[in-house]
Amino acid sequence: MKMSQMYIPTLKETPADAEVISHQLMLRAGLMRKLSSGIYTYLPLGYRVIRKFEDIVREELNKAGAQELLLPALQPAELWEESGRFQNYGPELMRLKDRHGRDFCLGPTHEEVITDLVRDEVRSYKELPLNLYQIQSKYRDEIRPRFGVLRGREFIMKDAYSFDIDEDGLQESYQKMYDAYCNIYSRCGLEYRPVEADTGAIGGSDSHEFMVLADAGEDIVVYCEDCNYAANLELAKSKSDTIEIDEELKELEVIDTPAITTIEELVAELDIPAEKMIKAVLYQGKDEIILALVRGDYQVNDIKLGNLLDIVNLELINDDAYEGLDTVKGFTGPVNLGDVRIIADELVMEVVNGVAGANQTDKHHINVNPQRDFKVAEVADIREVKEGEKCIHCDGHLSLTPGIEVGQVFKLGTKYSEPLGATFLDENGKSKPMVMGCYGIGITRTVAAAIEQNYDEDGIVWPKALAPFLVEILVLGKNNEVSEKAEQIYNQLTSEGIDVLLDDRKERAGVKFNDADLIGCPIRITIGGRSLKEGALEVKLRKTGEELKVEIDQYLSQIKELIAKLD
RNA sequence: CGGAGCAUAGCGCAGUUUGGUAGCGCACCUGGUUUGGGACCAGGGGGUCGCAGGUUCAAAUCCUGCUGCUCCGACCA
Repeated sequence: MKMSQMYIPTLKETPADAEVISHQLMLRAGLMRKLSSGIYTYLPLGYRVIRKFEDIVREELNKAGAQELLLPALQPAELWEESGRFQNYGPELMRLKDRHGRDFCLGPTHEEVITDLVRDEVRSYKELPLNLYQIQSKYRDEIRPRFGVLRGREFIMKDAYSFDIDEDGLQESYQKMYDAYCNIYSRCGLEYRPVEADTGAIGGSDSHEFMVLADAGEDIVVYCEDCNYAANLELAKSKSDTIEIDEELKELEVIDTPAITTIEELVAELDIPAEKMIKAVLYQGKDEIILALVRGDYQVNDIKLGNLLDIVNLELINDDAYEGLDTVKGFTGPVNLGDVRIIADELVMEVVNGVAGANQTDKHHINVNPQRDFKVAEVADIREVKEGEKCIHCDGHLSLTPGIEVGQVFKLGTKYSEPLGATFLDENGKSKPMVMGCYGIGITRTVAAAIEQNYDEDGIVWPKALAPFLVEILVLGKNNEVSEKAEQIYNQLTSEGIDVLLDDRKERAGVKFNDADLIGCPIRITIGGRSLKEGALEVKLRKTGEELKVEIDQYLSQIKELIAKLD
């Protein structure tokens, strides 16, 4: 493409309302523009990158045996009522009515639609397994869109759905997709990790998220430095050092702790380590109040707790709810709390002569001992993993690092096929629900994630696979000989099937250099009177900054060589 | 939804405290000079000051209501 004919509106200044790097650079490099909060227009250059990524996704999925189709984004509410999600999905579902007052929604995901299709069309085990996918815009009424395209309300997603005759088949389909995802992200040159993940509102049994490691990430990846264990912090497990405490059980006492409501303050005031504190947090259960206990040096992991209780959105109790309880906010503890269900973390059970709230204002208990002083309904792992703890598989150290979730794979089982009646006849003529999997990739989010991982102070540094153009040619000066030579090289490279951007604009050299750095094509070729006189081209690699002179008569082979070496 | 902030030219901002004809830089247009890392000179175009009310002789500026956007939190395939 010739830059003089392409719409690439770059910005010299950073737009004020862009916080993270990828958002800033996507605006500055002319990849996109905002229409409304969380809703973006993809400009020609940005859309090129999106299509590059989509094509990699298509190639790998087709290779894995999946087939592309396109489902409607606009969907009737009845379908969602059948699966129960018109109510359950919550306010994140974009809802609307047509002129007759019928309810519709804009698809945030397509389990219902695809299952509806397949239940009507597929009757026999002979037609299975089946794996269908689409790439389209998705809609979620995000509570807080932010970080540009990393959390948008309209965004491009690839979603795939597999249908198998049984669990073994699902396992095979799942593995194929898992492997395809690894290929996809590897090909993009991204530093990523597949991690064990929670299934959230989609439901199902097993799930993995694919995380691109980057500071802007909203998730925390827990990974082992020695083996390949990796999990989202939401459900990561650790092997904690147990603290053997060889102490006589002392008598329970109430002490004064005026206005001390945090563990840190207690530690400072009493000079007792946090490991001997019992943190007590009240949650609203289904028909009961839950008291969750963790050791003072830990946080409650409410996803783990929610999974234990089978509650998707577990919430703390309201302040009003304290009225009906035998306690006060800030001084809650497990001793004599009355009618609540106590769920304790494993480590709490090892506390000897601990400290806990006394359920009265400005009072704490000391010498609290589990089982002696309070009864626990259930003991489970409900604590949040901390940096440096031991891996449950190999005793290696666990590290925590922020990650951007760019893809997720789920084993759905029969969660949708059963309520929606997606059944088939097996070899014995028996009707069975199909066993499903679903697989998402955030297309636009991955593009942003790639930038989060590949930039410097001058702009984007595209990995080869996603670069809008592999080569950018800068034409300097208005010497005719120079422009003719540039055009000739541009034509030749293009005819070799290489994506080339020719900056033939009537701009000064500085403007072109700066725009080229900002846009971030991997290879820059500069053609100007100076080097042309020597019969050479100047070539610069965006990533390393390495500059080399290339003889004009053999530039083609050298450029090809450079391209082959890119990653 | 709770808390905070912002809204003035395409972008970045000043002006608002103390009411009196709307400005700066970049970008854009014209002419000229320049031309290898975001040029210079001269001239020029572009604004219902987010919207709606109110106060006032007079409102970007004061008051009320609304809307949009950003950030923190809750939330989130």
